[in-house]
Amino acid sequence: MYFCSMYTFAEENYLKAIYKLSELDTQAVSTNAIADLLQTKAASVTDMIKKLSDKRLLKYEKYKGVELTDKGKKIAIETVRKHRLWECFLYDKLKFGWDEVHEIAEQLEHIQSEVLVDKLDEFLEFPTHDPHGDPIPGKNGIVKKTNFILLSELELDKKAIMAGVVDHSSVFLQYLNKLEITLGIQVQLVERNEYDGSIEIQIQRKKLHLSKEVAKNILVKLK
Amino acid sequence: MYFCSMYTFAEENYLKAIYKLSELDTQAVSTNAIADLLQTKAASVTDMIKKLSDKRLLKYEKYKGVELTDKGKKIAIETVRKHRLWECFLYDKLKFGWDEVHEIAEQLEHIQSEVLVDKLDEFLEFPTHDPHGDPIPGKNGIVKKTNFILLSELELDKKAIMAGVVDHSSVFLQYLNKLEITLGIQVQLVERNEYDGSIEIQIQRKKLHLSKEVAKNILVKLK
DNA sequence: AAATATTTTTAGACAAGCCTAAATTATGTA
DNA sequence: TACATAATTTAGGCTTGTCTAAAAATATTT
Repeated sequence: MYFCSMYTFAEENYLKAIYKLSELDTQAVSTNAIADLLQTKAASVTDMIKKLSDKRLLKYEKYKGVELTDKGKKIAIETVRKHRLWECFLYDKLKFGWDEVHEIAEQLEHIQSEVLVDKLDEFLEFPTHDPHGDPIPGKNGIVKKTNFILLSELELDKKAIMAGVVDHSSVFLQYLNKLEITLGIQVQLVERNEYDGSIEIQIQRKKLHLSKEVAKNILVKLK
Repeated sequence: MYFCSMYTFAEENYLKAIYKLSELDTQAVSTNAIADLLQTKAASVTDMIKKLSDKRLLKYEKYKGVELTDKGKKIAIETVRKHRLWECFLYDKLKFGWDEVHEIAEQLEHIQSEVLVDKLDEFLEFPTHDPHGDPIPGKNGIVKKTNFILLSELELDKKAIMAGVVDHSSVFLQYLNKLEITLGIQVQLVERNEYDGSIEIQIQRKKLHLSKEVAKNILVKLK
């Protein structure tokens, strides 16, 4: 290949997975955790880890898990940036549902062209969040921390704005579709049931009852 | 893989190449021709040909070249359709130059999602030609023949519209950029030099002298 | 028609990325 | 502390897609 910095789809997917896991936990990322996330086997992970270690994209000590190097983290964040920008494109421009964009963006994120990413960013008018409320890393690699809180932890009578989801699965997103819960709408906590943690919320002109399970997977931004 | 019909990048590229070559010539496509076009070795082509033949995507007789089956042709045309739609997107929406779109579209054409292609087509308002004037195959697989003629064969004093190129190389497209020759502009043949076949044309307010070499690579549509 | 040149195929090898099964190391518990 | 369990790595194998070198078939030339 004639590209100056070319990484394979598999390499980028591993780096992205390791980055995601390392954000959840300060400890080194374990082989099994990566295998679970990528739906592959631990032995395959060990193979790939060695290759990425040889390329100085992560630090690896046998039996001790891995940590991304700056170089590895940079590639991971670039991949996340591309993924989320493509999700915006699919959602805003092509009118895909928010439950449909992930799979296609999973392919598009591997397209190699720095200019393409920049032009896409400009075309979309520099979006800051993807259709699920996740922040889009900047060109400089900086990822803004969002200070969203769980809907399940919203105080009584407080108003907030629907801002994101924890669970990104199609099933969950489609359930929210059915309830007409979309990003940007106002929610107010009307009642909390202390027994099962379920809540009553007011959105638009409707009152909705949500289980604690659902409320724990919805992120809101205080007004 | 869970997709119903999944072909690898390599398979799609081979089918596309064979389709392209079979359009140039009614004969069966030779191994070497494929190797040349794909910048690979004849031995590699033989290997892949066998696989595609096993999958009933082409008919193959040893030492006799190959011919696409209907199934193989369908996939090739779908790939061309995707390639050209993405080129339109890059050119019309992201404002890439017509000399820059091919390489990126070469990657984008392999994204798997039928609904993506349809939505892209709609978003682009059903374009009929890509930024180089090549026709975009329909969803039904029908490729409209363009009745363009070579600028080198335009009759004296006749007016025509710049409609496409034969040579798709960046070097050639950039040369046309410099001359401000773009698709859609009117051209009139002012003079033909019988000695070297070079021509004098009138475009917008300018007169331009073009070598036969250049004129033979420009396609025009009679008014 | 025979000799030569070209094209195509075969044989064997390699890297990437995955797998299973077995061995090894780490961890948790009696 | 020793044993059992869990996590990780190694060993060896598979597929895809590529390559080189050599053999075989076809085409061309004399």
